[in-house]
Formats: sequence, structure tokens, C-alpha cells
Amino acid sequence: MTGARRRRPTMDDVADVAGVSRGTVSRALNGGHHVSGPARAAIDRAVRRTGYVINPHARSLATRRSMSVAFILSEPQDRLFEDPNFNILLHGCTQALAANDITVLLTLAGTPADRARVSRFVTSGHVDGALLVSTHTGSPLVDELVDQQVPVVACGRPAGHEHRISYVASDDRAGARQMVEHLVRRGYRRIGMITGPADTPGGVDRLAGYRDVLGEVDPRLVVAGDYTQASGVAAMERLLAGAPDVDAVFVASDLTAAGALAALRRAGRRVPEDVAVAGFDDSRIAAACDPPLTTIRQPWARISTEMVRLLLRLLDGEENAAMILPTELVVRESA
Amino acid sequence: MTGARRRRPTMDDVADVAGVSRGTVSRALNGGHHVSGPARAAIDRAVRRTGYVINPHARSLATRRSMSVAFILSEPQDRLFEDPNFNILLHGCTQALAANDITVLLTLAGTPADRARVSRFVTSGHVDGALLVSTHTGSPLVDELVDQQVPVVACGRPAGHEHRISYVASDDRAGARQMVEHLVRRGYRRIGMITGPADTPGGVDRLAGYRDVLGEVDPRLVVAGDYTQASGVAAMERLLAGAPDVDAVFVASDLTAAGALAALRRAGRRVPEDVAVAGFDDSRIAAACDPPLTTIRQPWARISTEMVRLLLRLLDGEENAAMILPTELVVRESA
DNA sequence: GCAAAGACTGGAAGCGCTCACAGTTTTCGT
DNA sequence: ACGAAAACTGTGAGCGCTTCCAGTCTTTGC
Repeated sequence: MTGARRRRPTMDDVADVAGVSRGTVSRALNGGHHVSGPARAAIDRAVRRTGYVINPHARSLATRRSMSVAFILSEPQDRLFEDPNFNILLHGCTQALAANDITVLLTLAGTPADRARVSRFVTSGHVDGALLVSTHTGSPLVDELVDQQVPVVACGRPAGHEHRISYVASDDRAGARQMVEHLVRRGYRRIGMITGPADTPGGVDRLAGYRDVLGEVDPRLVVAGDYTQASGVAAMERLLAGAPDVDAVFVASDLTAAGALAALRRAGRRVPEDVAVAGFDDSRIAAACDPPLTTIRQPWARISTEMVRLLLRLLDGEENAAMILPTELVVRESA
Repeated sequence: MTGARRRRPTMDDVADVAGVSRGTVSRALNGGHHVSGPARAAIDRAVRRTGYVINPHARSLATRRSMSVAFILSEPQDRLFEDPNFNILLHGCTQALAANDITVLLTLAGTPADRARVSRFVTSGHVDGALLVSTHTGSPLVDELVDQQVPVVACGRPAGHEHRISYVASDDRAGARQMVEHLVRRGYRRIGMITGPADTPGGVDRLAGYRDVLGEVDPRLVVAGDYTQASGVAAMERLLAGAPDVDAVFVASDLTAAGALAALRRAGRRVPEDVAVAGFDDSRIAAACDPPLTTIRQPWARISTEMVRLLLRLLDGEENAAMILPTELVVRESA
């Protein structure tokens, strides 16, 4: 239908057809202030007739704004990409930004080499700001971005940079407390924990929450995991070996809890009759477990919208801000 | 450290510092042909000294290439976003494109209103091409993109547009055959199926594969699902009611199979002793099921790299092409 | 009725880059 | 040593848009 690939119409073409100048067209297309009714109508018609679409590169060059932000995934293991919650986050951010006519540029910064690339990318003016997702602490990328004065909002507490960039996080520590208190309330007495990695804020805070409730416990009750399913199997076995009388275990992630469940089944312990299992994240897998996992839900949808809100405010020149969101206890059958 | 936000250095600044002209700097930065060694060295030094980073908007304006492509997610229900395989796809594409210095712009086209936005977005020259992910057939977006002569590669067979755009798909039909043949080989005789939605190529092809092996079966053996877990529960109950002697069931998705598993457990049937259950997708949930699901693995990583390869070829002016990739049978304990 | 304040408009100067072109220098075959 | 070819370089004309500026034309307050 459209025939040969023709030169795309420019603003001048629209101006010609509408019988006004390019400047007027530009004004009409940007809010329409100082444009008369007839002129606006003529321009509208001309836009439709010519099939004009504004050229974002030319516009960005002139305005020095790109109307896009980078979504930086800074995770060496790409582990986040396996996390369904990450989907929700990405989706939520993309949608909230789209509502403001801002596009998301997806950027992977797994390797150190990537980091240089991303840093260049962000400072080139390609984007107006960045959303940073990374679980591990001490990423040098944060320093670089801050140095470049790029507006950045992080997801999760950026350990060591709390006052230098904005961030939105869920209250892991309070969430862990919620869960452990739930276990206590249910009458469990020997409550163990399988932790997350000690170099992630989540890993640290969830353990802290556990300690908030139980204080210094028998060290054999606390074993290390790393958020993976396999680590859950191993950790549970270690826990059963070190403290056979454990009657409940708080696991720092659902996936790891699924591993713990498998280990318990293999050990012939019933859940929750013999040992209760509590997860964290309320990921998709939680409801599919057997028995379905009692877990802590993080408000991912809310996190994404708040991240976007904070970023928009930064773009408006406001100051950095932090935001801690409450978690929710989801009681199913495992505890 | 960097002090007040200063004007970013331009190519002219670099040229001044290096003592050459802007044209020479440009050439040095784009392949470096026809630039003498000393000039190149001086420019390198000047770039480092000034902290110069090329302005992509200016470059895109001049070259009429954006070095970025849109990743269009055209799924009304955002269901794909819950699928871990989608992660792999997005990740794979982003990575493969980054290797070619191409950025991914994430674009959601769930609602019809979004569609217009996306269409404008893509035709504005913001991107050089698009990767299209959508499960449902007959999306008008495809027509629009084809009309606009935008290079597009779809993920999955774009029913009704097979010859108009490039695509990469896994061989769902052959995969379904593989699985049903596996069930037959294991000695199952009353093999039922819970299908996917009839308006998705996957739904259609997997059913076709089932029929390829078993021919026209007792209609009570085939019940409809829609890829959700809930539909798996309902469908399995219907199947047990209509064909109580069923001894195996091929389910069009793992998630649905998890639902079927739950329904069977509730009905007191053991898996696989009483009824075997086979899934499709090898999603994360498959291994976490109890018992772990026998399923069909789709080569998502490969799909993503092939999509990118095809898109790069399109950008080079080559013709549309299709690619069907083989699936893999993953035998676990459920069948 | 008049000046001042606005509303509207066209023109022109960029935004920072690429690329064709013309001019200069070097290389090299003979 | 000479001409042709190749390598190198600077210049200038865009790419398509925004925005400031200086005008013209209406309002409006008094």
C-alpha cells in the first residue's frame, strides 16, 4: 500500500501543507501554547495528511533530553533474570514510565567490561536517568554514576551509598521479624534459619530480623544459603545434622525453601507437622510447592511505581530520597 | 570530584585539543580509516583528556540509524511477563544485541492504545528494527509494522504472516509428537491431553502433534486449558470425570501441568503410577513440582540468538527468513 | 481613545554529528 | 625523476528539531 520507501515527512513538510512556519508547527506539537485555533487545526490536518511522526533524535539533539531512561541490571550471575519478581519490577517500571512517554532502555552490566560500556552509555546523554537493579553491595558502578551526576534510583538498599542516590526498598528486616514472630506465635521453639548471601542487603537484613526476634541463638541453627534451590537442599541437610530437633526453619528465599522442602521430604520429615518451613519473596514457586509455602510478599508492583516516581522527581531537579515499603505475611500451609 | 555540571565536551573540543579537524576526529572514531597514526594517537589522548563521549542523538540524526531496536511485548494479559522463559529470551536478545553495540528498547503493547503508540514509536526512526514477542495470533500490529517496512523478527510462528516477516520458532508440533511418542513407548494407552488456547500457534501446534501420533481419539480425552495453573486443575477434573480410565495426560504447559498434578493428588491418584503427567516448556516450575515433571524443553537461548542474527541480517538489507528449531525431551519422574 | 500588555507568527541560530568534496601530501611503479 | 594513485585532512552543507528574538496583531485597563 505505502509504495516505495519514501523520504519521511519532516516538520517543514507539515508546515508547508498547513501553510504556517516550522516554528509554529513545533509549538503546536509541544503543548500548543501561543498557537491560534485555526493554525492548530490546520497543523493537525497536515500531520494526518502527511503521516508525520516526529523524529526523536532531532528533538533530543535540540532539547538535550532523550525521554528515556536506562534500566541497568548489574548482576554478574544474571541470577536476577531468573527471578519472576524481576519481571514484575521491569514490567511495572516500563509501564509507569510509558505513562510519562518515557522509554526504557535495557542495559546489562554483568561483567566489568560491561560496566565501562554502561557508564559511557549513560553519560553520553543517551538517557536522562537510570534505574539500577543489583543485589550485591559495593558495585563501583554506583560511584561512577553518582560522579557523573546522573539521576539514579536504585532498587533495594544500595549498601554504602545510602545518602548518595535515591532508592526504594522493601523492609526486609521487618519482614523477617514478621515471619519469625509468626513462627513463634504458632508455637515453634527450635527455629532455624537458612540465610541468603552475606554480601547482599537482603541476606543481611533478613538475618538481622531473625535475630531481632530470637536474639543470639544456638549457632547450629543458622546455616548459610545463597538464594539457590541447590543451596537449600544442602543447607537443610546441614541443619538437620547439626540440630536434629529443629522444628521450624525460616529460609531467606522461596527458591531455597523449595530446596529445603525437598531435603526434608527425603529425610522423611513431614511439613509442617515435623518441621515448618517459611520462605521469603512469595515468588511464583511458593504457591506451587508441596505444601504451598508460607512466605513474605514484597510489594514489587509498588516498588516499581515508587522507583519511577522518585526518578521523575529527580529529573525535575529534586533531591535524592529513600523509601522503605512494608512487606506482607502470606500464610499458606508450610508454616 | 567532577565539580559543577559543565558543558559536555563535543567533537570540536576534542579536535581542538588534538590539533586536528572535526572531520578527522569523526573518522578516527568510526573505524579510523584514512587517519594517520600520529593523528589517531593525538585524538585518543584528547578523548581521554576531555572525557569525551559521543552524542548518540547527534550521530543518529546524521546517520539516520539509531543503533537500537525495539523489543515489543504484545500480550494483552501480560502473561508472558510471568513466564521465566520470557526472561531468558529478553536476556539473550539484549546480550546478543549488546555484542553488536545495539541497545534494546523495551516496549509494551498490551492495549490497543499502546499499539498506536508503539507503531508511532517504531516508525519515528527511534529504532532500526524490532523484535516482536506475542503469543496470540492475528495481532494487527504485525500488519502495521510490515506496512511501515520496519525490519521485524517475531518470536514464534506469526500465524497469518508467515511470509511477510522473519521469525524464529521452536518446533512445537514435533515436540508434542516427541512427548506423546515417549508416553506410548512407556506403555501408556489412554493418553489424554490438556490443550493450550486455540488462538495461539503453540496451542494449535501442540494439539496437532498429539493428533499426529494418536490420530482421532475419544473426544473426552481432550480438554481445553489456557496455559494457567487454575485451568490445569479444572481441566484435569473434567478429564477424570469424562475419562476415568485415563492413564497419562499430556499438558500443553508446565504451569498447567502443575495444576493437573494438584488435581490428581486431590483425587487420590498417584503420579506416575496411576496417571502419568507430561508438561511442556521446561519452565523453572517443572523441576520443583512433586514429582518433577517430564517435559519438553524449548531452546530459548538459541531462539534469542537466532532472532538477533536474523534481525541483523534484515538490517543489512537481506530478505525475510524463517527458522524452526528442534525441542528436547526432558525425562523426569512424572512420566 | 491610547498605551501597555499580551497573543501569535516567521526567521534564524543553533544542538553535535557525518560525509561528500576538494585540496594536499605521500607512496610507488617504472 | 615523474606522473598517477592512494592516503590523509579540512571545510561546509546538511540531518530535523527547538527556541530565542523581533516583529505584527489583538485585547484590555483606564
